[in-house]
Amino acid sequence: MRITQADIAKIANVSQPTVSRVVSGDGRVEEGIRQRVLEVMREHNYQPDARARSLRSKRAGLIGLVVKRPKGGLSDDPFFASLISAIMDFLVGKPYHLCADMTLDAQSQVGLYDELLRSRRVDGLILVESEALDERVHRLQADHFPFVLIGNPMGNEAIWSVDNDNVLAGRIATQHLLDQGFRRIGFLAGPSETTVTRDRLEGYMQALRGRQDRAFVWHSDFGSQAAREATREHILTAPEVPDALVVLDDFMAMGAVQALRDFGANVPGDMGLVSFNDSAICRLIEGGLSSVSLNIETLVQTACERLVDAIEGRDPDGPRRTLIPSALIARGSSQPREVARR
Amino acid sequence: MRITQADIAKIANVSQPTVSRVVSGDGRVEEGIRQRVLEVMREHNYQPDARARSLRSKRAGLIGLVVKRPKGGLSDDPFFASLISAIMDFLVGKPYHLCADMTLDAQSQVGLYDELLRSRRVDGLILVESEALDERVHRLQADHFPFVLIGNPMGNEAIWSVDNDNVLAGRIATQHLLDQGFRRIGFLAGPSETTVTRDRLEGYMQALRGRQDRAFVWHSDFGSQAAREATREHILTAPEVPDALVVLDDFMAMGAVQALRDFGANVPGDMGLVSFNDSAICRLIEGGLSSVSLNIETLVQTACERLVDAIEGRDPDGPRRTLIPSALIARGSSQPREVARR
DNA sequence: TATTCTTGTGAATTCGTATTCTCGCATGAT
DNA sequence: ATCATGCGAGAATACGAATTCACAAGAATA
Repeated sequence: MRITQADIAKIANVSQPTVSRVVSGDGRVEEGIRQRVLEVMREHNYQPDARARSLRSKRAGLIGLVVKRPKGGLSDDPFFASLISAIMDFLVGKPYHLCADMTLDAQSQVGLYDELLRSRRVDGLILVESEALDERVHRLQADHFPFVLIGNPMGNEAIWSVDNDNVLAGRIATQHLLDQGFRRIGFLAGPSETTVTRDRLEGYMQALRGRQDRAFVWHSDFGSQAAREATREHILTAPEVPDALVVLDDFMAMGAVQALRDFGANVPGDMGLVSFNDSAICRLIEGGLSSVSLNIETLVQTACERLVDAIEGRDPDGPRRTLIPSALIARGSSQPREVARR
Repeated sequence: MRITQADIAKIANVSQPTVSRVVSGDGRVEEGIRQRVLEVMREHNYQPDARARSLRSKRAGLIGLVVKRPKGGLSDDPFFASLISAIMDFLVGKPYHLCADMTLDAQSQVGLYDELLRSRRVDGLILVESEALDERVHRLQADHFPFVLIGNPMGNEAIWSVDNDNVLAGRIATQHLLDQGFRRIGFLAGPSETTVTRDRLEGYMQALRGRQDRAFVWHSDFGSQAAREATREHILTAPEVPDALVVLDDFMAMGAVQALRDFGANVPGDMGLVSFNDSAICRLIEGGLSSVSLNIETLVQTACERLVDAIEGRDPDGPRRTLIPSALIARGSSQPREVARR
């Protein structure tokens, strides 16, 4: 049998609501009684029932996270791993836990939406969206559910969102290569539906403006294998081969490195490289891979704070869209050609 | 205002319990009435309240996962990422969600235990333990809480547990190197408190028996940097330098590769390598890194099935400890020396 | 026709806690 | 002396759905 507040109340000779006041800490309770109740609670190892508590108080103490499964699973997506790790980190010690779900398709997304939010299973939602926004978001807005988007709201000003400043990141990467003396900088991008690709590409374009007369852009699927093939078959055989590449992420960059190696080319002697994420693999090639570090901890922290504010009814002023700045970590792959050839 | 079963009942001219029967699907309801109720529910977009439901029915629909934070966060631990990804994958479509928490120390571990289990927030727990078991496990057993251990139960036969067969994995890796003609095989291990290290080391020892007269074992911290240093400072300067290494994981192996490269040595010409996990980075070095693939999907699936069985009161026969076999993925780093030198 | 059995339904209760309402008493102001 | 005020604590109720129980009406049996 489970020990309830009523049991504690009986033993301590007080009423159940008094026990409730002692537990929750609000409402006035005389110190003597409070102590007695606490003592009884300790003796009997009482633990409040989270279900009853949340039924009555309307707070679930859960924050939902829904991720769409990319092809091939999430296992080796370091962005996802950092994300979830940072969320858990943020929630340590706070009165919320993380409820994480994966979906396979848009259909089940909507199902989950009902299952998690409309059923009041969670108090709010962190939405991670890497492509265009869909119906869900509008339903979330219409129903006034607390949520924060991690990603690009695509001009929807009403949404609270946090994102890496991918335009800035793209500009920084490109600018860096220009500063290092590269003169024909290309961009190896991911699928063009993804907002990361679009935003970083825009940054690349901005940086090139007035510095390089034309852009060289190739698209490839994610992953080092796809990038390796794209580099081999399209970039290295192009009529004008670039002398440096901005690559969409570290894994793709490693693919490019492999393709270059296959071709007998050196990095950065024959091809400068900068990518994004600054993941652990950047240190795995000779001289290191230059990469724009994304500061996911700050991203997540900001998102979580916004969400908790929204859940608890605080609507802070300020812009609804927060962009987290990035910083370049320069390594060997973007050294000036002269230095590299020395 | 929220739509409740009572509201639906009033509109459909039935009683609230009848609505409940329609929703949960058990109990007999006349087909005509059932249809009418379903219609009204659809019209008013009714969604059951998970809190009330779980208060009454005693099922939270949540499975807890508690991970201890290793130093430096989890962000770049691919094992953890695969794990959580596989759990989410398993739970898709099942009436459970994942509630994931991270803890920093043993103190908060116990707090979480109360917070999650004794408060009935979750129905069961997946425990991931990479070192020795602690007090929590005994409390879980004493309170008869459904849980499954992912890791080594250290001889505690009463615990349901699932683990990679690390002894086998260690043996496979070592055996493979022996078969490839290496004759002085060393082992670059992680911290000796970790059970992965202990188990794989045992497999290594088993494989050597009768094939190689002595063992060469070095310990290092996790991560490629630590492994790189350990390789440079201890292995390459040892009185008897091995001709091949079994390395505890892919990242450490990459560190070893770097150290060898710094030293001017070739893989596998001067040093054969096999590691564990078969993560994406294995393809990033020239020729590829041979690695023992761990089959985390099966591991997680087995663990989840066991847990759900326990939660739902089924206690299957059979051994309580399940070991998931591994398979070697041979790549360039373990090619026979003659082949490599050709 | 009287008597069991079905089968489906609604009234009432339960789950464990939070919250609102009320009431008695003591205090201080008028 | 009287009345507004405030404080602490118990009684009652709300939260939303599941479950128990009793009891109808109708079918099946004698």
